[in-house]
Amino acid sequence: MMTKPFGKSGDVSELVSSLGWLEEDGSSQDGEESPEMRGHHGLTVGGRIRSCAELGSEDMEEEEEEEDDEEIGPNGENAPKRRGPKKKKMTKARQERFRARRIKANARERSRMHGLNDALDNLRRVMPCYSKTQKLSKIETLRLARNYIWALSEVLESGQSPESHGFVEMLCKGLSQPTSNLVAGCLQLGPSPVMLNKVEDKCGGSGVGGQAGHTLSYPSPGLPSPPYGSLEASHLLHMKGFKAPVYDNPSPNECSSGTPPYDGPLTPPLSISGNFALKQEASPHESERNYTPHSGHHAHYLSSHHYPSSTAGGLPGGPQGHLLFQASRYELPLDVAFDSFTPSHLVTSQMGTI
DNA sequence: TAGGCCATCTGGTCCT
DNA sequence: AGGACCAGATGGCCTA
Repeated sequence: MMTKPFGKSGDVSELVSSLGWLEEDGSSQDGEESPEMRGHHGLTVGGRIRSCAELGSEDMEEEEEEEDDEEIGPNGENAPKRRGPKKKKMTKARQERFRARRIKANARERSRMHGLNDALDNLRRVMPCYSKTQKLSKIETLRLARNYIWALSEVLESGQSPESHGFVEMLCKGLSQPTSNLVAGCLQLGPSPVMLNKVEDKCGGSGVGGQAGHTLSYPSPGLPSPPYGSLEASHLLHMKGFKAPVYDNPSPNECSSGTPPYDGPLTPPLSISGNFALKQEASPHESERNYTPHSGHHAHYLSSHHYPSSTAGGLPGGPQGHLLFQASRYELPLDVAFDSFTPSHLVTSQMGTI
C-alpha cells in the first residue's frame, strides 16, 4: 500500500542523487527504500489527504487550473473569487524547483531531528538510569531530566539527602509506571509501606493501588508483574547506611514549596534503592558486585525494536552493567557504597501511569 | 488487535 | 528566497 511519492516524473532519483542526500542517508545504502520513497507523503489540501503520487505532474497542473477557476464552498455554493495575486502556473520547471526544494527541506528536517535525537541521547547519558540497550523514551527522558534537576536542586537547597526516599520520589514523579520501575530498579532502597501510605494520603491518588502497606504489589493492569518478589535478598543492593525513610518530602504538586509545579498525575515512590545509575562500561569487579538480576525486567517494559531488550543479562546493559551514582559528578555530599545488602522489594502503583 | 513509540514527510510560519 | 522550527499526518515495528 505504498504510494510512490513523486508520481509520474521518473527523474526523482537523479534529482535526489544530484542533491547528495542519498549519500547522507544510511538507510538508502542499506538497500532499504529511501525515506523519500516510503511513508505516505501525504499532502493536506483543504482537509484532504493527497499523496504526491496522486499529485503527479499533470495532476498538479490540473489542480492549479482548477484553483484558478471559481471556488466551490463547502456547501456547494460559489465562494467569492480569490483576491490578490494569481498563483503562478505550476510549470514543469517550477515543479522541479519545488521538488528539489522539498527534498532538500526533507533532508534538513531529517538531519535536524537526528540532531535532536543525539541531544536526547546525551541527555539520557547523564540521567540516573542509563543504558545503551534500554533507552528511555523521549518523553520519559525529558520527564526524568526535569525530575532529576528538581531533585538535585532540592538536595542543594534544602540539604535533603539524596539517599532519602524523597529523592527517589522526586525522580519518579510523573513518570510512567514502566519508567518508574526502571528508575526504581536502579535506585533501590528499602520498602516503606508507611511512606507509601502517606503518599496516598497526601496526594489523594490511588497510591499503591489501594494496597497501601503492601510492600509487594503489582496492581497495574496491562503491565506485567515484575518478578521482584522472587528475588533473593542477596541479589538486592542497598545503600550503605541507609536508614528507614521518614517521609518528609511532599509531592511536588501541593506539598512542597519551591518545587516545580507538575501538572501530570502523581507517581508514588515505587522502589527504593541505593543504586543510582546503570552503566555498561563496568569493570568486572563492579559488575559482579552490583548486578541486580531483576533490573532487566524493568527495562523490558520499555523495550521495542528500537530499544532491543537485553537478553542474557536481563539487566539493562546486561550483567556487565554496573551501578554508578552519577550525582557524585555534581559534587554532592554523597558517600555511597554498595557493600551493604538488604532485602528490599519493589512497589508499583497504579498511579504511575501517565 | 490496540496502543505506544518512532521516523519521516509535509505545509505553514517566522526570520534573515 | 531559503533556512529553521513546528505541528499534523501517516505508516512501521513491537509488545501486551
